[in-house]
Amino acid sequence: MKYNKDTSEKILTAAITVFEEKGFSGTRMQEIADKANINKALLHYYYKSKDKLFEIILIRAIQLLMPKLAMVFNSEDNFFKKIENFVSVYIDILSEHPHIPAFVSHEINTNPKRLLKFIENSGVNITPFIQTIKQEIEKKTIIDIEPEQLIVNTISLCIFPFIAKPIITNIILKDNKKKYTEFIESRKKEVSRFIINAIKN
Amino acid sequence: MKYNKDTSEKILTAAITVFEEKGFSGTRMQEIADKANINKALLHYYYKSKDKLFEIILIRAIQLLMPKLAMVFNSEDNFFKKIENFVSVYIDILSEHPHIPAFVSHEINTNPKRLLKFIENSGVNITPFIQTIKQEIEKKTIIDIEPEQLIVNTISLCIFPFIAKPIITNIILKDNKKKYTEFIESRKKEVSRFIINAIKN
DNA sequence: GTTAAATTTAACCAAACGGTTAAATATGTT
DNA sequence: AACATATTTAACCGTTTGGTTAAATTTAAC
Repeated sequence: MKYNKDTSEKILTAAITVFEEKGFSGTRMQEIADKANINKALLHYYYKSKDKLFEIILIRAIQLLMPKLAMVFNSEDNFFKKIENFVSVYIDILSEHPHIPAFVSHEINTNPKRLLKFIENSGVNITPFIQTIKQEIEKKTIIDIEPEQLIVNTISLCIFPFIAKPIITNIILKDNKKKYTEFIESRKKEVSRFIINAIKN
Repeated sequence: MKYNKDTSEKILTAAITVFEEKGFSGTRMQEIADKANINKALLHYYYKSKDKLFEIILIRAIQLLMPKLAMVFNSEDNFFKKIENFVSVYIDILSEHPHIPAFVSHEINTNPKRLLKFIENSGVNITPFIQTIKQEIEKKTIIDIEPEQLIVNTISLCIFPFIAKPIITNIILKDNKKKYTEFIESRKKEVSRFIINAIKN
């Protein structure tokens, strides 16, 4: 029993596309097979079940995200530089993999326990983030803010604009010449500026 | 052909709960009927189809949100007060109707055109917001920021924490004694403070 | 008690779906 | 050409699902 790596990846790519649009339950395996230009039997040869396929994509998404984010925050940079890098990395990863927010938000509603398990299995540990923020508060670099609120704010500012792409494109940028991709690209600087302005002492 | 208002609302409430958890395609009509303690035939007597039911819920969600938000921004308050009220109203509505983010994010992925149509039909018009922000920039009340970025930031900070509830509860607040509801309640002041600090001149 | 109307029952239907199977075919390697 | 392997075909399966229907039952109002 052998596998062709190209075929394996082609199926994954197709699955990402269809799952992103239709959600898990709304996606048929035949659709994925069509998208990947294979037959359904081969799909089942390569991936045991629909559930398994979805899970593999989800785990990959999480493992794309978490280590890089931790790495940024463990660097020797000063705090504001860390925020800039965190935001930049986060937006870059999401720009390159815009399916991640859709998968995560679907999973949050339908299968929160599974999602939390995968996130925990990814090794994410926010305690160092919290400690760092507390230190900066003590040093008076930043204002007194609950660390968890700052973390939630930062993540919200990075991720939600990807979720809201159609709304941003068609409503918020309706009379603006700027395209969505430019808008997101400029957020790398804009979001970190916003956050730093909000918290600096 | 008559309807009982109580039964009608009972079905809607049940549908909101099941759709929120399972998503549109993952929800069976029999599940909604079970949740509402009725039989499936009555469900179809009251609501023509699964699609129709979902649509009614979605339209209601949007019509809950949009007029109140516009009203806040049309008030005679000063700009920072408007932001405070906007954030407060937004978070209150979402706290009272926590299903809205799940419905909206599902619809963004699976049916963006329909969602945009409903949002537009709600009468939302962000041009006054944009004009107001531009005026405040000219008056030097706030820093030079692209109005659309400020709008996206504000909405992100208000809505994403509702989407991310399980992550906030189980990961971010894991070692924090504060409960999710307290955390969200304190965001009313925290988010507006954050925004105002970020943009004030 | 009578009537009207809301609700339930019980059965049905066609279509769809994830998954399976064995044989046939195509592809790649030697 | 022979062989191994990846892929396809074509059919199948049991289950589930949204939606339907007519008759029976229950409930509410008078």
